[in-house]
Amino acid sequence: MGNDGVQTELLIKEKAKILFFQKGLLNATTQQIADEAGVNRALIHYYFRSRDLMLDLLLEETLQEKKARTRAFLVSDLSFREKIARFIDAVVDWGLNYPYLDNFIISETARNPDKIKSFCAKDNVKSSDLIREGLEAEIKKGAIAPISAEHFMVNLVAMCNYPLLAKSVLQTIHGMTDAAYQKFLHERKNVIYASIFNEDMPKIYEKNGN
Amino acid sequence: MGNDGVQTELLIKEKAKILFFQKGLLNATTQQIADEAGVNRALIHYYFRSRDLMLDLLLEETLQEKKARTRAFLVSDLSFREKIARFIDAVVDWGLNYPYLDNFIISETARNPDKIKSFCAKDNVKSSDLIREGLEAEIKKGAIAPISAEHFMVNLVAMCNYPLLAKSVLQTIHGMTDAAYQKFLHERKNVIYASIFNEDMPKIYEKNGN
DNA sequence: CTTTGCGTTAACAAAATTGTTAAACAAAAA
DNA sequence: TTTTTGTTTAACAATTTTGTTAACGCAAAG
Repeated sequence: MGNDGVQTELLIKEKAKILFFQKGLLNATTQQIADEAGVNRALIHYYFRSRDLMLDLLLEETLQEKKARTRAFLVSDLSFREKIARFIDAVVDWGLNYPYLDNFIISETARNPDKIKSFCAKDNVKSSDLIREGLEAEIKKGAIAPISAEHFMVNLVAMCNYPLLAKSVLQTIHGMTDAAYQKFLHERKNVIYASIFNEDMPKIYEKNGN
Repeated sequence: MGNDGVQTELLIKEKAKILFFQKGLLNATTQQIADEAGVNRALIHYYFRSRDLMLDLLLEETLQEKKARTRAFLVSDLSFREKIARFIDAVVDWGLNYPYLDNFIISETARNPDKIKSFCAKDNVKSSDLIREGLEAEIKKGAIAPISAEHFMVNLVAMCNYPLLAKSVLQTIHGMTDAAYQKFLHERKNVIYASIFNEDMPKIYEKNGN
């Protein structure tokens, strides 16, 4: 047989993810993807049938991986504060690789609201349910001001994700170099943790700090 | 003369803004815009020359309006807490109308990084500079834990904007109806204020609460 | 060596989208 | 009424993009 098909398929997916989720090119054409991967455009149809099907697959895979890397900490048997610390760490680190993933999902969802529903249908456990117990304990202790689990999670995810999403905008507004923005994002891990618990994040989790 | 050209131009802009910033259809075609406005597609070229030029104009106008409605409070001579309260109120209210504006800017910026620079070049005063003094006073009082003005602003904007951006996703995850999500967003005004100052937002600003 | 089958490619076809233009139209001005 | 001017429309042209197909290549199996 000719070449190894599996490798080519992986290559195309890899490069497509870079275009969509890393570079934020929401409307990357099949030609652009093929160029990025250095293969003939027809191969995209050979392996994925159509551009849309490839997008579905990429989203499916990538969301699965993100969930495994981030949400996993919330279902662990770590202490509440450790859960949150590791979650922040993981979400920011993940976002440094694929800053535009959320942006992509949001746009796709606007275009086709039903698509996101099928993705969400798979995990019917809301992340807010995973931290409710621990959160309420902290509230009872007086360590955190009263807040619902839903609002708490939205605050948390918002503070982690927004600066990743809006990277290019914030970077321009604040006149930061790429390096400065990277540093800013790593600082944020501690800032977010501190804004919740009013104390510094355990040093262990600042592994990528600059 | 035929019809009133100014009115038609306004109509097209209005409907285009709805498609782009309200419905989140980032790639709305000139045909879709024309349909939405109930006019012939050629009129879009008659009034705006090209799709791209229309986009630039829409962004320019809309960002200008948003700035006037939100950032204005930060430059006022209100007290720090009042500034923040009104800012939160204005940003969330604005976002209820145009939830996808940020999403749109982010995508456009990824496609053409220089475009956003020209927009930002106009107001060279960073919003973080506008609140630094007041923030530092609160920190000195011990009312807010130490945090840089940049991180404080990013946290604030993130908590306000992210749930608007991610509306369709969060709504699906949490299984909320449109009405429930609206209520959730209005609740957030107080939640955000409380998470910063550890006290309820003055009732005055919860004008649209449910 | 020949055959078989997957992987790859170039060329083609079809659809969607943008931009242009000349003609039609409607109302005010002459 | 006729002219003029700005607006609107349908038809056309050009470009972009997706999807298909038939031929080619190459390595393993027979």
